[in-house]
Amino acid sequence: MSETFERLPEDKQAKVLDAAFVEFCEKGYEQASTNQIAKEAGIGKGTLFYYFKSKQTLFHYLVEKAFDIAQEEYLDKINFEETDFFERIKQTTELKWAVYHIHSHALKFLAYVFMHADETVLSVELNEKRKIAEKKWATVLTYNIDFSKLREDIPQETSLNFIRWTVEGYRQELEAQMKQLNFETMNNEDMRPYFDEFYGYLETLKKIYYKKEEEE
Amino acid sequence: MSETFERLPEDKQAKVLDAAFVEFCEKGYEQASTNQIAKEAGIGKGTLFYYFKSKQTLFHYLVEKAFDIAQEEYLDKINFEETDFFERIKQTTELKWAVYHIHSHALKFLAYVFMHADETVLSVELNEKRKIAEKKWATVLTYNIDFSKLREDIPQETSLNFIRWTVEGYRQELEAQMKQLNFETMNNEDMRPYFDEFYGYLETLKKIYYKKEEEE
DNA sequence: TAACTTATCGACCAGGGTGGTCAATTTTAT
DNA sequence: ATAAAATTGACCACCCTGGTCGATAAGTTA
Repeated sequence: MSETFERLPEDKQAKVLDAAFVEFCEKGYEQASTNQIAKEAGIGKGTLFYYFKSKQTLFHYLVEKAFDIAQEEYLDKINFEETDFFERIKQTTELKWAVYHIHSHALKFLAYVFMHADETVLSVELNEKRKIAEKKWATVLTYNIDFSKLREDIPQETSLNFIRWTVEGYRQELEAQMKQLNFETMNNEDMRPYFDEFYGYLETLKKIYYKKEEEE
Repeated sequence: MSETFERLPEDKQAKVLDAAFVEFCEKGYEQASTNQIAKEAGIGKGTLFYYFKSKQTLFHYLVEKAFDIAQEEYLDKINFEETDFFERIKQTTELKWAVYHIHSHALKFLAYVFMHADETVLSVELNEKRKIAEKKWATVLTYNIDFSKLREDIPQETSLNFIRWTVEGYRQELEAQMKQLNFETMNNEDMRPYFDEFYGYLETLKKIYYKKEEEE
């Protein structure tokens, strides 16, 4: 399926995929326009339907592609040997930023699929894939983590939630700020202050939620 | 403007407004369909345009209405005499839940307007109103608050952010859960366990971020 | 070069939805 | 009974939809 499309040079593939990712994210499956996708991708409408025989086929291909990216560029790269909770957070967050910087459209699309999983009609196999991925994502911050370092006067699960919510809240606020500036064109040096702020926050969280040293 | 509409019995007004709130939220201004709004509101399309002379007029009316609801049902009811940070959080959260339960569509619409403020074309006066509201909302958790009770080994602003992010994270997770169940029809008794969980979390946060008593 | 395959295009299709109008009708008030 | 106000949906001209297809263009092979 889509052999012709996959024989294309990668940059041209990416242009089409990105155009489609964006369009489906913004408008949803039904309202998304294949005309708009073709135009944005810089190809004729006939060509789009030559690559993918229908709107649905294209959509399914996108889902598959987005899953693959998340798997290969994110999940597979996590070092699950690291047992320290905050180290894991640091790693996964850095990883997420890196992937986001290159594949932001794909990741936003993936988020859309997960959020609208009930309304988007997926094939049975894709739905299976989705469920498996969902489970895997849930373990990212828990698998092989040493929770014994957490303070004991607060239920472990509560600490975990609080930390997760704090980090996620910071991420969201950062994202909102980034939306103003043009995030895509920022290089690593521009990101430095934000990284540093994040590391500072992590240290503070450690101070809050880990046992005090003198108690160990 | 819209005198005819405002002479309608309130429940009929509400039906029209809710239909419009939902449609604009889901599809955005351009894609929203006046046909769909009329159908969902149970009125003829001609009637809709008899009430509001155009799609834009309707949209502006909605924005105004949503602002008014937020102002009267939420902002005006906050007790700014209360200086304890966590009491303020508790109050505003309870208030938010109460308003949300009655005016969920209006509030979601308001959130939409704030989020897409750059793309939605508002009149100059409405934009002014938006900016003022934005400022007022920002002070909800800071105005006349006694911050001296916060622990001193963490920068005040950091503590504030962490608490805000934690509460907001909990709220979001709750909202996602509620989406599964039918939130609209839940009575106060059904909400009890969630309220209790929330109060428990607040106590924990107090333990974390306030000075230890023996230090006072 | 000629023959053949593969890739690309956009005009075109039938169908449906768009915001908005309006003459006809019903409801309400006098 | 009469006038005024409220309500309706068929209708308008227009735009866009997913998808097709014959006409080219580009690439490959001999």
